[in-house]
Amino acid sequence: MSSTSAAAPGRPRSERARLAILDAAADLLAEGGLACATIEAIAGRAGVSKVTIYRWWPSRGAVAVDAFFHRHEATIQFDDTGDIADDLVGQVEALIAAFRGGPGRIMAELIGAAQSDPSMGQAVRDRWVIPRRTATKAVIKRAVERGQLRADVDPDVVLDQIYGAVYFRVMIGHQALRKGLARELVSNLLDGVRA
Amino acid sequence: MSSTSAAAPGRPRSERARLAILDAAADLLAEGGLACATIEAIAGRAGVSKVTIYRWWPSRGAVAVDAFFHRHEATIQFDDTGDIADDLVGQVEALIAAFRGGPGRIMAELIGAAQSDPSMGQAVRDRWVIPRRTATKAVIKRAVERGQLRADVDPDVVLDQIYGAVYFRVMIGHQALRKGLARELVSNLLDGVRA
Amino acid sequence: MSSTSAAAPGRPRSERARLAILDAAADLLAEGGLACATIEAIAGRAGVSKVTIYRWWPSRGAVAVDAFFHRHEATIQFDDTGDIADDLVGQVEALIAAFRGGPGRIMAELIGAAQSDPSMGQAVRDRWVIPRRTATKAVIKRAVERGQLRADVDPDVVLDQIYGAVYFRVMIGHQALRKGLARELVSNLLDGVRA
Amino acid sequence: MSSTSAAAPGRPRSERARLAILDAAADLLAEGGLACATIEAIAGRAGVSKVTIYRWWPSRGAVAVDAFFHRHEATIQFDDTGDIADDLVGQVEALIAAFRGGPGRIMAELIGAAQSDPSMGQAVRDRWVIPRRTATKAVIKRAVERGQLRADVDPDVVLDQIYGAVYFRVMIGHQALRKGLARELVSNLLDGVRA
DNA sequence: AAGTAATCGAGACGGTACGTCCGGTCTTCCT
DNA sequence: AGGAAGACCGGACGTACCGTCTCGATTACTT
Repeated sequence: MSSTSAAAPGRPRSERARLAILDAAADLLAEGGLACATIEAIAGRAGVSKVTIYRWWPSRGAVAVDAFFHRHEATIQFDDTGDIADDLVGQVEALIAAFRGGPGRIMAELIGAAQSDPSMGQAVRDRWVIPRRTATKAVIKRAVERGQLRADVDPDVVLDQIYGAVYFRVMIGHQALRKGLARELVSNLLDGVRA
Repeated sequence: MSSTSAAAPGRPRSERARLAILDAAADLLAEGGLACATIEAIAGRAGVSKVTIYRWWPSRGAVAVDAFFHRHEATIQFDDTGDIADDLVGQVEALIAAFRGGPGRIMAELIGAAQSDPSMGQAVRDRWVIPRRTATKAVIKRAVERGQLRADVDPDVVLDQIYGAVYFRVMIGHQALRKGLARELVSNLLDGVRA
Repeated sequence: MSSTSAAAPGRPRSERARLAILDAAADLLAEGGLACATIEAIAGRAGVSKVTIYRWWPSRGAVAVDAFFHRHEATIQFDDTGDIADDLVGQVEALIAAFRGGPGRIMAELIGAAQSDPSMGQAVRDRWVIPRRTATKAVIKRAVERGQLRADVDPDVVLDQIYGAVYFRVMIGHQALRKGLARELVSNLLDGVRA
Repeated sequence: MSSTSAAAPGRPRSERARLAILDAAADLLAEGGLACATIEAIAGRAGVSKVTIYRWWPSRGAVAVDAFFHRHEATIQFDDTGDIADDLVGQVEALIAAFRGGPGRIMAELIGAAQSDPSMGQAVRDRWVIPRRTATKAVIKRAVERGQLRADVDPDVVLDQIYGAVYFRVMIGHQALRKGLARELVSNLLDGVRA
């Protein structure tokens, strides 16, 4: 007697259309960035009417975010080897590797567009940032329990000082994501930069 | 025979129009964000024709960046007291204070839009990020010379791990710019978070 | 074993739905004219699905015509007093009275829409124009038999020269349906306008 | 110092676009009737943007009327031979001839659509009906002056009883515009149908 | 003083995309 | 088999801005 067992009246949502929309949007995103992923282009390529898109997504940004994560979602993984530094470095290097390719550019455009579209911000947070931070934060907390990190440090701030720096470089473009950056970020923060 | 002494033929550029455009754009930006600062709205409010805007700026984003910085530029100041930690904290606190108000939201929108408009990225770097970084980097280098910071540390990375964290919070919105954040950012990095 | 006695298999047509549709359509017609009587609005107000409407009517215009006549059909009446002139004047006055109110506007819209929708034209002819003409034509023929009208005159043309003039004024709007018009139309045609 | 000598500021209206729009609309009207003359189709065929149409016409109906009359306007002519009957018959026959072809169908659609679009009604009256009636009314008045018609007859009613009958047949479609109709209409009204 | 050249205002223009409406068709389950 | 619900595709709507264009008018420097 769960609420899901009660079949909704009327024609059910077309899974075919849903996937066609996400695929079309992801393709357009990959080909020409967010600017090419217009509602009309998505609808045209997916063989779907615009109304069908508007029925299920509030804005084109929301479709784009959904499409992007639908295609790139299976990649949270974290090896907790017990060495907090190595673990963090590995994680950051994976992020940097992803950001060097096309998806990095798209990700930056999505976060960029989210500045003017709250529904995109919500989607980015819920579907990308928060899941990753939650996983990493758990590792940090275990390191605290093991006595590797100070207990009075706010794990959120730690994450921001490592990952924020990467996103900052991507979005401002003042410095490249050069080789060795991941290790520098981690060791600077763990050991401090004071002489 | 300097290039500036040779008066160009024809009617000279109207300074009145230039200022009216920048003022109108800054007002619109403050009122409704980047979305409201359309070329047509700027032209209409400034009492200027669209062509006059296009003659001097490449895109509406470029006008917006110019207008924003024209209004908020007089604020780089850096007291080099000799205590690197206090100096950095003061600087970061000033940035956070600015980001808490309306200008923070606009700044985020400008950086956001820059993800799809290279000319805006250029403008943001040249007129905002780089001047501030240059000033701060000089302070860091003096601290290195004074032996307060390690010489093998990349100052750019140091800056990213402090300032990048602030921008990250503003643009993702996953955490607030809470009280005490500035000092935590600086002390974490200077002293390290290892137990 | 006539065709009507053989009950059709399956669920019989819902009379409730039929009346709800006609009522809803007539209401919408009265409230906002033909433009408001969309299939969706009719279905919504009648608490009926669109398919149910499409199953029984070919187009929204056909529903509208049907609904209009369903509400206004009980009004053919003709007193054959023996004086052809008075009888015609009475009839025309009744038509003009009807056309002065809301139904006149709707009637005009229906005939108007019929210009682009043959099924509406058919409905207007079959359910409105022809029944009335048939009744009036019979009166004319009796007048011919009584020797009041010339036998070589085409009754259809006579009707068009009286009723057509009224419809013309309604649809073009160049002249009002003023008082006294009915008698003028009849006497002009009966007695001629030649000096 | 006439008002027209003062050149308006800004780019002047493009005569090329105006004619392209009218031509495209008239072509579409001739090919597929009013239903085909959508704003998008007109704009597409004319090589013009939709906005340019909306800037100068209030509705697609208004464009259609304008286009129709732009193409068929040069045809008011009236021979006043002194014999009012023959003159009227000739005139009505010309109208019937026109209504038998494609333009008749289009005209009917335009009048039909005007029932739901006041701006079209206005245009039909101003550009088609009233000019023709004015010309014909003058002939009738001269016939009154010559003593051929009764002076107490309303010329507007006379016109309606002849022309209205023709429009009525076209719009209702209950009877054809058969041969000889013009003369019957005129002689019926001039001489009366009473025995 | 006339000529040249660039600017400015106004606003029309072609174009792209928007978000919405409605028409007809379909799919599902219920009666 | 009919019916209610409602998702679906298609086509057109009217609007917003974009970036370009044509005007006439203005404002300097150059002959």
